[in-house]
Amino acid sequence: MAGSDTRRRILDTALAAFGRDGYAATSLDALAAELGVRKQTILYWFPSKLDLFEAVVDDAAEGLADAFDEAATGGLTGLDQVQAIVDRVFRLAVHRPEVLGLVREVTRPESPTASRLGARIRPLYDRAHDFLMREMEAGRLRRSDPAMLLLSLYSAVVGMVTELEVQRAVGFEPTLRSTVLRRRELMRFLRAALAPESPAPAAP
Amino acid sequence: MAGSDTRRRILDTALAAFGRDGYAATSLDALAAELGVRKQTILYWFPSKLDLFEAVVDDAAEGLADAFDEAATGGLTGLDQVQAIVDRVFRLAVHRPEVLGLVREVTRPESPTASRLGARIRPLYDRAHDFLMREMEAGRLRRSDPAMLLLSLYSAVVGMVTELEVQRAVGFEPTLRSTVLRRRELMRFLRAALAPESPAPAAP
DNA sequence: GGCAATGTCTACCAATTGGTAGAGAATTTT
DNA sequence: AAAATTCTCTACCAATTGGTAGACATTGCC
Repeated sequence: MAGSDTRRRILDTALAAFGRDGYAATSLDALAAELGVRKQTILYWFPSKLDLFEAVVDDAAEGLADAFDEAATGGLTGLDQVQAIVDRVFRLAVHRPEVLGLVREVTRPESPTASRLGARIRPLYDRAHDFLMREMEAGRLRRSDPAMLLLSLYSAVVGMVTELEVQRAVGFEPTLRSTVLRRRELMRFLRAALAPESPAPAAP
Repeated sequence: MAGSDTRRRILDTALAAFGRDGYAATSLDALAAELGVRKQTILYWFPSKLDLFEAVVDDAAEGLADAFDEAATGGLTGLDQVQAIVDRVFRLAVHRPEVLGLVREVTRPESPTASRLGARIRPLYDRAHDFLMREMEAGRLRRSDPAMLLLSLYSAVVGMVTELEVQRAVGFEPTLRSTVLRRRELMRFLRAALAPESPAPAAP
């Protein structure tokens, strides 16, 4: 039973490492050292480094899907629903930046697993797409290309959270306060871009 | 004289490789093979792999600065100037996606050169920041946090161009036409978010 | 207690890595 | 033409990489 705990710990630590340093820069030896275990223990649970990586990707996709589901079960509509989801993803990203680092890693053109995460995320994407379509039809969101809009949302959130180092390099140190402010600014930005031209119909 | 041509070729090929595959996944041997040359030739021009990487980063930053300069010398104001710059960066990114890949690589938290690109980009950032401030004061752009706005612009463009694989995985194959459409959508998105509440004063 | 399964380890290994030493052309300088 | 400089090469090397083989311990089952 201690075994499956080891497996869990390997997945978590590997997610952090792959997300932080990337696949190539993460060695099994280093990973094992961080876990306080031998490399062969990792290879016992996952037959190869690539297998481990794929398991990590699957695991992360699952976590992402859960976050979405959690935010999407409030029965919200229009901007409020968008805000709830962005908020949720933002929170996840702040708490576990490695997840987004992993997304970045896996979306590299040469990545052998680019399609893997894609396939795992696909259902979420479809749901989001349908939702946006519906809300635009209903006049609760400004009309535009939903696919494009999703990409914008994605890159806005990913960019904001993972580019902390850019911000540092450019001169402002991210603090809790600045993070909160940034999220608020993001929301204003989104609302400005998404609000329908005519005032949204008030909820009954 | 043929030598400095070699140096140039190494820089270009290395930029492509680092941007595509990342620093760790790019071996000097592979790079040399791609160049039709021996690894030791690379090490003759650049004393170590890290030195090469830093030279590549400097080179890329220079190219980026040139692109900005080119777009900023038209004497435009407000949304038009923003659009010109975004347009220019977008074009650069489509033609040489490796540059943005490199940016992504260098903004990794663990990157030993995160501050390097930052320092190189800093002047550009300051100029852009000042410009936005000025335009907001003048009422030609919607008032918001310029730093935040720059991050949004950055991540919107970077995200859109470098996440081609995400798009593929999600099911639409990027074509020239779709790229054009995407840029147009990006512009609409930006205009919606940046246009001042009251109509901008018409040019005299 | 014996036994099989599970889990972690030690001991290796072949391949690849970034890097050194220095030979041998080619080109420029004198 | 001789000498010096510039450039690319062959020949190695120590360290690290992902991975294999199998010993050793621990646990649950009969």
